[in-house]
Amino acid sequence: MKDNNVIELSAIRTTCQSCGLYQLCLPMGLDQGDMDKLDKVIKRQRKIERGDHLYRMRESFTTVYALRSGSVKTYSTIENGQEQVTGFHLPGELLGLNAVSTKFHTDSAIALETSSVCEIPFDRLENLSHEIPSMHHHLLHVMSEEIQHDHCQLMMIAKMPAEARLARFLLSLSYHFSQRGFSSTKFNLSMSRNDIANLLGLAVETVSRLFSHFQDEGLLTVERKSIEIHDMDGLMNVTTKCASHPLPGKSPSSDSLS
Amino acid sequence: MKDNNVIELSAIRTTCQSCGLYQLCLPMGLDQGDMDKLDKVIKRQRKIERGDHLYRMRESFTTVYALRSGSVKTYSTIENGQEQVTGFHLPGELLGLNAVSTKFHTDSAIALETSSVCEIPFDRLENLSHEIPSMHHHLLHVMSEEIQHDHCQLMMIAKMPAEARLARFLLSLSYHFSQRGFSSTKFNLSMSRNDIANLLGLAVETVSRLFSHFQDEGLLTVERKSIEIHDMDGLMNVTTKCASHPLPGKSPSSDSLS
DNA sequence: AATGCATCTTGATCTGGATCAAGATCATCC
DNA sequence: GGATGATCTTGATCCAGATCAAGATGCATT
Repeated sequence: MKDNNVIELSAIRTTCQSCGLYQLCLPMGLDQGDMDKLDKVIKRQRKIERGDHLYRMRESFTTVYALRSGSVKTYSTIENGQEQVTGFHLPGELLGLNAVSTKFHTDSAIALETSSVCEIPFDRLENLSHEIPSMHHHLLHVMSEEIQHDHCQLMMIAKMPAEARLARFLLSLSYHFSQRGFSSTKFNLSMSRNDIANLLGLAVETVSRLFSHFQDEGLLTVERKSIEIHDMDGLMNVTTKCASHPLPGKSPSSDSLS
Repeated sequence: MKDNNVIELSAIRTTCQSCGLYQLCLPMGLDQGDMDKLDKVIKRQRKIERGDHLYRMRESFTTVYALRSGSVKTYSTIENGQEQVTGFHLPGELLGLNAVSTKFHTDSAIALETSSVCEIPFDRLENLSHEIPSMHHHLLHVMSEEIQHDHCQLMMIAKMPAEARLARFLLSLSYHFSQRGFSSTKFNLSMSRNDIANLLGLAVETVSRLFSHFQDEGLLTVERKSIEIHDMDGLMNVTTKCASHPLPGKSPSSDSLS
């Protein structure tokens, strides 16, 4: 990291190619010429503050958003006002595509912290992907990933006990941070306990208790939003001790696992 | 059209256009010329028996399947051998697309009864969709629907009590049958209680008890695989009694059963 | 028709995690 | 700084639904 101000200013009119995320993001795998075409369509760097919505459920779908920095929560609200959190999103992710079939959004996206996004009008993106086969493929790719992710989530909620869900959630976060060049062991949670509980199909109290419990076990240190993982393998063990061996007293944490 | 045999034989080499499902299936919204192109790519009417797999988890992804008749269960198996049912599928649905990102299947698809499918090599389908913009759009459409469906499923398992889940499942089945020209009140379940329980994140015993309970309440009659719904509104009340969610109401948007 | 096996039902118990309750900690605003 | 309200933690209870157990029913196979 060099000097923040200089980088941010120049980035505004910069190309996808110069964006640190381009390997994770929409232009993944595009050649120079195609990337230029994409660059012409993208509206770069809209800044959004914590609590701002990228889009809301039922709004008409016109734009997809590439998250550039910060983090975003997607959720849908049910008739009775309850909300279901469907995911947390980190830089490089594409948001909004799941509205293709309905033409209006079926979920809402809200910034969890100050963030920035690139906006891509969907009709132009579609036109572009008629010219650029790999772009077309990439859109399918992104959606396919989301489906697979949702299936994991489903399995998790349907079959895994609370502690395994939270452990898995933390490991997933850790992985995604490391993928983006951040520490995999020390990071901040931008979402509330409530949001985590909601995503995992648990009560807030349960999440809170589990954090304390993990800390007592020496797996991690948690203080408010800040997490430091001390025993990655131990956490992994927690995720796999679903319905496997029925061992009443839990084994003395740090040991085994390859 | 004179005699049944003749019709069936001719159907084998018939076009998408003559297929009763074409409005639900891949060629949805294509014009004559484009449909002809599609027809050239499709391998029609492969017959599969109950218990046959369309594809298995980890197999390489080459083909998408359009279900023509019968019904199919998709599921993935977890490390410890447990299985998670991700959906039941009826004629007109497209299967396998979620493997685009990995290039190998992350779930398995197995016939619940004698069924038939049309096979479409994915690379040819992709090429075709470079020529046919609306085909490209349709693929995105189908995947977007699946994501929306999965989000509903998530919400259901995370937030709704057991009886609401089963009621919603039955109503969804009913809706999808009626959409395909079958009775919405009297139908057969091609899947086992176990599969239903698995999809809904419940124990078999719970599903069994709920069926009995619904019957005692006069909402429906159930005998083994056969269901007759007597009080559709009553069933809907069950789904809204606790946590509520919009049912597959008007547009033929959300496909795939919940 | 008898055998064996899988699926389904029903009842009796047990428990993971929800809910209720009460503080503690933090953030914001005056 | 002090007040107010949100968020988070911890403890005590409760219950929906899992698990355990035992039949009942159906269905292949011989």
